[in-house]
Amino acid sequence: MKKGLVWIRRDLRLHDHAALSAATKECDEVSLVFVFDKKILEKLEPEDRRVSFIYEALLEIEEKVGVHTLVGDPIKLIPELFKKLKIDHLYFNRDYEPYALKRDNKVIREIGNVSTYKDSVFFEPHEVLKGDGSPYTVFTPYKRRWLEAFLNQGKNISDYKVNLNKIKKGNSKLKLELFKKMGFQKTQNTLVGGTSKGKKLLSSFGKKIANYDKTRDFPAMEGTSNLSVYIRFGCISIRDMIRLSLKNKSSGHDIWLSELIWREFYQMILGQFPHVVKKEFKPKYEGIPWSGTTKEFNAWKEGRTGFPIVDAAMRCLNETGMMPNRLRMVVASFLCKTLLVDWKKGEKYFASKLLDFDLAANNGGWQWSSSTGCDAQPYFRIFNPYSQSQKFDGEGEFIKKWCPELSSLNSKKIHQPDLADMIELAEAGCTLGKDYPFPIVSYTKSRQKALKMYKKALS
DNA sequence: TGAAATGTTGGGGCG
DNA sequence: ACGCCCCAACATTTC
Repeated sequence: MKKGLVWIRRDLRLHDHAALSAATKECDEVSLVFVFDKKILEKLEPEDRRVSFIYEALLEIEEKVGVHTLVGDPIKLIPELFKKLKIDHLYFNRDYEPYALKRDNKVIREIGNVSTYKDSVFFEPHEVLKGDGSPYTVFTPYKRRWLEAFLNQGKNISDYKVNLNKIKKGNSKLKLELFKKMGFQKTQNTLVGGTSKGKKLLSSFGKKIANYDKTRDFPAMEGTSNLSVYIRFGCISIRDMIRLSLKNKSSGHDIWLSELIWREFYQMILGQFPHVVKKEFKPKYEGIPWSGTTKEFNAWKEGRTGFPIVDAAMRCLNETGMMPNRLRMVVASFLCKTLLVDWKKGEKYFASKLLDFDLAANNGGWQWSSSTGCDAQPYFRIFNPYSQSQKFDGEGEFIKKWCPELSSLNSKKIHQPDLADMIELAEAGCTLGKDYPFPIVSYTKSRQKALKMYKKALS
């Protein structure tokens, strides 16, 4: 009798799962294990929402099968469990983050009988390369090649079927005590973990995906899918997502697929250029003398910069753990190029707050915003928070939702309350400096400063 | 997946 | 009718 162990990590689901599929095919009996990694937990706040999201996803798995849920160092715990359960073979899906690669290699060396699988991406970092075998550093040609490779294999998307009958049942040991053991608190999130919620969102997004290209940039339209956190933790598979993009033909479907390719692009960049984790992708951008102050950084974090669209977006992030992509670009550009704060600080803050935080995507996005990345926008491309606000939240609906103190201002002045005269402000019941802050910097002056700073650093 | 500055064009008002 | 000016709208370049 062959016994298999499947180590679940960022693939918290029981369907279309490469490692699980292989294990249930090859083995007579399969056990599941998930490890809350102490090294990762140590860096989190005790009320981190993602721990709750994972817990909820595990609960749902436990309704169907057993899963050994452990807390500690996986490099020790996985081999221990392997021995204890007298397992013959370990299965898991590959992860391309530097920390994960190191960890996984140690486990592989320790155990020996291990098979790993491609599961979290459609093409792995080494699979989409330039003609000469080197990696792409610009998105557009990468995407062209990605699509070409995709179409060459006939849009054929495998579905890794899992035989649930082979998986050992559990006795629902997973309890809230787990949080105590870890020193964490259960949180109530707007997005609840698990495959069933993920699939629900996937199908409701299916109804509006045709308009995705026209609505996604307008936060009040809620045109985005909110699926990022479900794909991040693998409650749904990347193949689930790609299948949706192929279900019909429209520019919405195309742009959606394109966003999935962005995801793989940054996974590839991280895999091929792991230095991006610590440093600027482009070395010549390393010495920028960021002059933003802690005070300004804190105002950004807390959503009290006096720039309504920025503050609304940051309050949304703090409250929900999510932020629409357009606004991620706006607040990132604002931090680097208006407040002149090091992008790495913003990256770190996003990492601590975003439910869907993914090292590759987050790092790629911040490097892009700060112009230090691959596929760099030139440094002089600076977002104007006022025009972005007018363009994408014209009526100020999103601002009103998160900055209610501004909700009585008209749709002209809500983007820049300091332009309103005393009478307008009095009528709106909003005193600047009291109910809502004055802008902490002047956009125009900051822009000039940023241009000078970048220019000097590059010369 | 920008924005501002600068340049060009063309229509309308007006002497 | 014509030239001139103004300026909006659009195009190009510059940061």
